[in-house]
Amino acid sequence: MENRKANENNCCPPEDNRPDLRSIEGPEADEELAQMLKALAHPARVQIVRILTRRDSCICGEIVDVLPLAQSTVSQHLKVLKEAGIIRGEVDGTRVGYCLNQRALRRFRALVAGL
Amino acid sequence: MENRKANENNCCPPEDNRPDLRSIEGPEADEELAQMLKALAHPARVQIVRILTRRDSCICGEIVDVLPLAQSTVSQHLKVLKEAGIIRGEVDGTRVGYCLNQRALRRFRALVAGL
DNA sequence: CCCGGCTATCGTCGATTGACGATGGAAAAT
DNA sequence: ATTTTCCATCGTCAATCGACGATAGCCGGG
Repeated sequence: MENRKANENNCCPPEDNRPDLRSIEGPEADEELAQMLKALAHPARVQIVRILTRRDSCICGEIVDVLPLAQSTVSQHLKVLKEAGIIRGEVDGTRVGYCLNQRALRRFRALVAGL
Repeated sequence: MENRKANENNCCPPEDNRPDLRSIEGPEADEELAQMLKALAHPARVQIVRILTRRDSCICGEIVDVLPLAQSTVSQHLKVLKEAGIIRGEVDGTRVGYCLNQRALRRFRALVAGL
């Protein structure tokens, strides 16, 4: 039995859970969608999201250990995901814990579902 | 009233509607997902999919007219989408009609939903 | 048969991506 | 205080992308 709840992240500040009122289509939505697609369009970044899904949160070093890539490369991929709003990072001393931004992921799924 | 049905394409041969038995996760799914994400990760290609969604099918020239891009560029984008299996093209004389591959799109949505 | 419209492909060029090692900086450990 | 650990950033290089014009191929109409 796990002591985590489905709607909580265990490493980052609580999320904004207000509903997303933005439209699912139109020029802005197209741009937004393309941007998120681009951020995810790399096997390593898909894997990172998968890892965070399983672990619920994860420090950077663990991801580096799992992926067959140099530390700097992983850091670069994390940056791409973070800038797209898909993940969030929380500094904890010398470590950095990353977790999914569930709100952004919901938005992404909604945009894809609208295709 | 339209004479088209939601589950039919009006330009391409009938689709294979058998359920997709492939897994939604794992290394192969990651690669497959990253490939589809990459194919869609461009504003012009998102727009093309949107156009095909609205029109149900569309000849190449119409897409060229709508997008602010050269004909050769649009053709290139169509090729990317086609190679990823997201759209299908049917030659009709001197024209080529494109339509969505709903089966592939369903697969894509399922993969994204599994993130 | 040649011509004109429609589409795909080729070649090119600048911009972006993705990989790496090296370096830097901040906090923890000694 | 020094060293160690962890992570981000920088610089570089090859590879890929995305845009375009030019060109080739194909089919239908005249």
